Amino acid sequence: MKKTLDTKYNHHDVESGVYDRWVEAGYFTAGDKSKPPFTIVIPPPNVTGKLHLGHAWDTTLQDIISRFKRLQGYDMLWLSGMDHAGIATQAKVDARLREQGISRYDLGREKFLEKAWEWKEEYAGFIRQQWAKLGLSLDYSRERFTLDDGLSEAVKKVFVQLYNEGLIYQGKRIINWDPLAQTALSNIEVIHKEVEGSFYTFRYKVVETGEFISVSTTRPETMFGDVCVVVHPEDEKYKHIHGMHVENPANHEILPILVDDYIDIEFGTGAMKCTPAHDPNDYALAIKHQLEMIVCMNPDGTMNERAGEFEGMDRFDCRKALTKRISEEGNTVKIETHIHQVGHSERTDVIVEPYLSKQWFVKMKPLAQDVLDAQRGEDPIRFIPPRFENVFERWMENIEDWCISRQLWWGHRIPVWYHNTEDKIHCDMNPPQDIENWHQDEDVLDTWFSSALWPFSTLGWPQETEDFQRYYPTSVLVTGYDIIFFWAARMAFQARHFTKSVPFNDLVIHGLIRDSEGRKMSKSLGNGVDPMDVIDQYGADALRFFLCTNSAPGQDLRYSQEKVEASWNFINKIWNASRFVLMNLPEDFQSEDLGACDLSPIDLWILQRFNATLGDVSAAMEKYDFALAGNHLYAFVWDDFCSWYIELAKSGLNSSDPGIVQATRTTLKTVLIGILKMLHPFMPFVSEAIYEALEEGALCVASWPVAIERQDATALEQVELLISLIGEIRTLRTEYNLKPASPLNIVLNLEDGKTVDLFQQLILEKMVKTTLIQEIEGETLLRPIRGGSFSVKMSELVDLDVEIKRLESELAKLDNEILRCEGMLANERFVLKAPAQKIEEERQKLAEYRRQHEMTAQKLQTLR
RNA sequence: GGAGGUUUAGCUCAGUUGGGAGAGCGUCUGCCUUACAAGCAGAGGGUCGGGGGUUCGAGCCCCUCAACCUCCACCA
Repeated sequence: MKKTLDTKYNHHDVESGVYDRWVEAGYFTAGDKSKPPFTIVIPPPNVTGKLHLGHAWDTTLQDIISRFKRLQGYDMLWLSGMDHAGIATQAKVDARLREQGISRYDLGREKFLEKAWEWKEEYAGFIRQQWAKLGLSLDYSRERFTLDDGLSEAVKKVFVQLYNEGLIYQGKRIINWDPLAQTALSNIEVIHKEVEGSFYTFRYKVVETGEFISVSTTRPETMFGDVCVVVHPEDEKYKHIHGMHVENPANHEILPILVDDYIDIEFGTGAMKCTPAHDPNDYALAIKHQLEMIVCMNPDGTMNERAGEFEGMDRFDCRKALTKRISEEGNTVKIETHIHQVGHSERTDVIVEPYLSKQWFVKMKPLAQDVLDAQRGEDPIRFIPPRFENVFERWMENIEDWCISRQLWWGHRIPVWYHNTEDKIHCDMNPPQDIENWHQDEDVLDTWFSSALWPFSTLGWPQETEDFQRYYPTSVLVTGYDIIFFWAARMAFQARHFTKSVPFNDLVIHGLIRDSEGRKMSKSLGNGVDPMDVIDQYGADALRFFLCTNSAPGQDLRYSQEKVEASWNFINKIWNASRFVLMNLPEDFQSEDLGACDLSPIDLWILQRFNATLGDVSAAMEKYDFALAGNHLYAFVWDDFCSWYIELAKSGLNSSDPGIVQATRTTLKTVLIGILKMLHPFMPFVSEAIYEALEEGALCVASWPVAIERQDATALEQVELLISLIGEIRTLRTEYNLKPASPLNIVLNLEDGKTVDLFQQLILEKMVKTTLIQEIEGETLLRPIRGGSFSVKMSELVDLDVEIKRLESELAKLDNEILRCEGMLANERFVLKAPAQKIEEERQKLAEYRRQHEMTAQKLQTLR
């Protein structure tokens, strides 16, 4: 324990070393069974790279909850872990290999996975370093990875059971294909972006009549997969050619003309080309009419042999070349620009190709229905803020089957084996006995399939472990609104199905972090801010406080360096106030019990303010409203504690009465410790450092403060009066341009029962160089204050005009207020309907305004 | 085509159940007052996007219009 703090707040010094001590002491390791459990599982970051500001925000919120709960006396488990992030990580490893001139196919599956694990270890290390820098109170003893053995067991168990229940099936369907990563994607991994493309209209010759009809498309290259042209049965334009044939201008094949009322007569030409293997709607039509399904592209997005002369060409090059050729043949009617939504791969950003392919799917409707039933019934997840519950429910209502197979190597291998010679499938946790006759499915599972099990798989499920029994369901999950569907919703249904429970009781949802111009931070814009840079410049405490106090729940947050600086300044303020307190505590200082101390009204006042703040902060923390909690703390620390109490307490510290000195010291120390405890969740490093200088033991495992009950209404009124008096004297000094050092004599006129005692007169002397006198001769100036007024000799001031002007404006203000009050009270319906308390309030205000008005008017009279 | 969010001081944003508009930064004035000049003291600054309604009373509730943003959705 050192008893002093460095003269300057230096976040580098304050933040170095502390974290390791916390971890080594085991403060973050859960397991104290004498306490009630409280559980958070971290949204596992991808091992693809370093953490960004969004992670910093998300994890800081969780750390605030964790540290708050720990102080409150919970057995806090904040479970640490990371996600293997299938596509993203594989792409990174691929890229690294490519730099070395190696393709993953050169290496083969086994060797490639070794490289991927190396990558994982490397990046997991970076991530842990960043967590440490941020000060996150994670339980590393329970850290998990989505691909570790235990979690792989859970994944297999879930797959096999869902398969046996008929909730997982294999099917040939149109899925979203990423031609760069060469894998299937689920619907939500496709980002629809508005793209300016072309709307091509070509003419098709009707074989039987020789006439031409026009057909439009946005993707001419898919014409090699066309199997027919479809028109609406009631469309007069085409009634005469029903059942006839047209010639496909792309490959001159003869296609039948079909009728179906799916067609919109008004859209385009009313005649639609049908490409079942490359369009979900066309696919549905093909099922209905039992049409052939022709794939005309390779998995890498080049054209296959169906495209004839264009074979091997990239799909978009083919589009151009084919259009050119059709035009040359005179079959282009028109090409219009067309703005439409085009699907892009979330990970690789290439345009996704709807592609007919055999994949594994989860049958979602029954699973989603169970979640909806629980949500609307006995066992709902509590959404914070609540509006996100609607988003969640609507998604569950409109859910479609989930494509879970991925043509990757990095991930959970699908636990399915196919017999080499017979048409048999083996789906089980374990491979078949006669393994030599079987081969395993090549594909892996969507990363989110394992993430969906995270809250329970990390605690040991499917084993009934002690941790699972004790810490599940988890208490709260914190995540951004952008992954409600990807993750939160999927945890909800897997938890419902496999644990018959919510995965978490509360779901706290925050927004996205944006740059200072309000744009999303992205690699392509290069506007990302590295949290480690911010920490280097301002410290983790300042970054954390900034992140948590600058937006309302669920709203986006704009990064602002100025505001991080403001947070730094606040911490600097706390640092200096603490230095002041420490300077005034003797080496061997022992706090007394505040209940036994002979406290001054000033001490009682700050304790009352402290109690109020403690109540406000605690309530806000319970509601996960950290911005509100932070703002209460900011105002209390800066205004009440620093600006008022410390200044007022200086007289107490210099008092010749040892009792007063002791009481003041005790109050200072007690309130400061209370402040540090409340601040600790927000700024763990600096609060711990200051606490260390004040007390034995570690703050991070101390206890949340309790209110100090010493009610004394009279004392509070007295201090409020003093504060009002000092404020008014300061204003007066500014208005009359009186030097701060020049002494002032005033006469106090107080209401009955109000006093300013001798001690407080000393404070007046010290703080505003003002002496109370009994009487003033000659012209005086009068100022109303709380509970009375004071007068100053006019000749001590200078400008009469200034005062007259001021009084006039004061009078005008009071006139307004009086009118407002009178208006309200004269309104019969107000008096009839408003609550009695409100009416009484207004009556009292009116009386006070009238009193001040009379006083001011009189004064003005004498001055004129 | 649906759904949600935003619109409050020069800037960035708070405003809990309706009951006299707030913070940070910036601006202006005066201060090196022995914790802090990254500070202290004081001041100025807002027809709460427009319009209508409910109410004794609306930044807050209802309707409507406008602008911006986001999510969802298979229109060739």
